[in-house]
Amino acid sequence: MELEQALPKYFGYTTFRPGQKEVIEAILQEKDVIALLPTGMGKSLCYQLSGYILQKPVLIVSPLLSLMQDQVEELKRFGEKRVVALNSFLTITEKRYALHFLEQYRFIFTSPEMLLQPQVQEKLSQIKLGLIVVDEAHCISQWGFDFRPDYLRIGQWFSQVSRPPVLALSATATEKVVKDISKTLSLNNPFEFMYDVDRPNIHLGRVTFEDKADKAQWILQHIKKTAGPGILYLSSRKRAEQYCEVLIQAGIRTAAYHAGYGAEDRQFIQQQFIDGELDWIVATNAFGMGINKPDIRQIIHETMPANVENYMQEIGRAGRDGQPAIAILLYSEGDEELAKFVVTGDLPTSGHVERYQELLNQRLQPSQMLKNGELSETAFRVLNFWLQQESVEQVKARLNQLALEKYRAVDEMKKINQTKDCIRAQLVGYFGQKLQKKPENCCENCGIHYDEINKVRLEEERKIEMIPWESRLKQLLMGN
DNA sequence: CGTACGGATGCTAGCATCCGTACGGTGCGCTAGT
Repeated sequence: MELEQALPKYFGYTTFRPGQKEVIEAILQEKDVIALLPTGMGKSLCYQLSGYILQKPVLIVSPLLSLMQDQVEELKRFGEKRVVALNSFLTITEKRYALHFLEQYRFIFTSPEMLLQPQVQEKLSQIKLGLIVVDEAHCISQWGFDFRPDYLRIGQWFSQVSRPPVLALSATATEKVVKDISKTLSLNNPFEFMYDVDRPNIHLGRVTFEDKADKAQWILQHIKKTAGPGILYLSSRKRAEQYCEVLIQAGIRTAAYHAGYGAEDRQFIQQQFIDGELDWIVATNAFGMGINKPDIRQIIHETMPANVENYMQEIGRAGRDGQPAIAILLYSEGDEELAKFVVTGDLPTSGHVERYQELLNQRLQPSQMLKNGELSETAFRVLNFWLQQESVEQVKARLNQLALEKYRAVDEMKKINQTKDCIRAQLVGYFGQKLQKKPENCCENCGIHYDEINKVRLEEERKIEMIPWESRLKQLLMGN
């Protein structure tokens, strides 16, 4: 079937968005594909349409349970019932059922961890998949090496089995991350589609403080007098909670969000924000992946993220509706030190590597290092992964190298923040692209008119004024 | 690695300095114990 006929048949659209056609054509020619498309540009259509044309199950590896649930719901809303999220939300019975009938699903979502379970692997070896999708594929590079090693194991599995084409999807990846993806997934000369990383409607602000203490004042004043919805990113859970409290006292509808809260609370807060019941989310980097709220107007970073990729991901959540939005990066001297500590703080040390191996040599359980608090859960798993395949010396060298790379990444972030040239050009350059066109409201160094944002806010307020009285009354009665 | 904060000390009554301590992100799946 021709692609142009398939699109209206399955989705009702008449034209493709940039990249979709190229990506799907490559998949249908059984090529591996790495596609960098901005969120909201119809990434999921690439594998959905391919699945329908191929008439075979599509396996989607997703980093977050909540993301899987969202996508499953979306497909079901769309009328597709042959969808399953194979993850720990399922009871034993449900899981057994899903596995037994796995080939009858059209779209199978799962996590790297679940994918590697022997029973899942065994079932997958018996069925014929049409396509494997690795969603948010930058996670391989960002998390695989020191946080979720199972991201590297799926690559090892790919290289051992005969498999259908693999489609790796991401919104932001540097040349190095693309290389990491291609290498760890053992992709075979992949077709690469790169969309512009620049987001011209997001103005790039920067404010530098001599005195750290002035930051808090600035943030409070700024949020009071400008428009939400917005996300304020902090680099610690505690500070997120503190800022949240201050903003609530100032009468701003705010909630804090970090990984210390339970899944239900997090779900609830996220939903309130999406529904417009909260204006600001004060969060660690736990917040954001999979958030599809079109009208986020501001992203403020109280301290710089640990790398430029994270920065791009985080500011990229603003202005998905195409309306003006602003990202402001605050800086005071020494901010990079906290970032450096945080990204390397949980890496196993040389001492840990030696002790782990020593316990193995003595035929003792290395997990005792977990129980006595010597190692964190994460560090333990990372050590376990690397020592399975490399010598003590190699692992030590690898971990040192990893720490150095992480330091370098922080320095790159600082460099872009401190540049005297166009911040946007630097940012785009970091992703190996050249800035095509400077928007009118570009960045701090080119000059920004901050009041653009307030214009949007005024229009929003006017819209609220125009809600007819019946629905206002209903809102009041419903307690909204 | 750097900062914030509390308490003790030091030299002369309230304030400066010093020292020790605590704190710092991201998620999956599974299990034991409430």
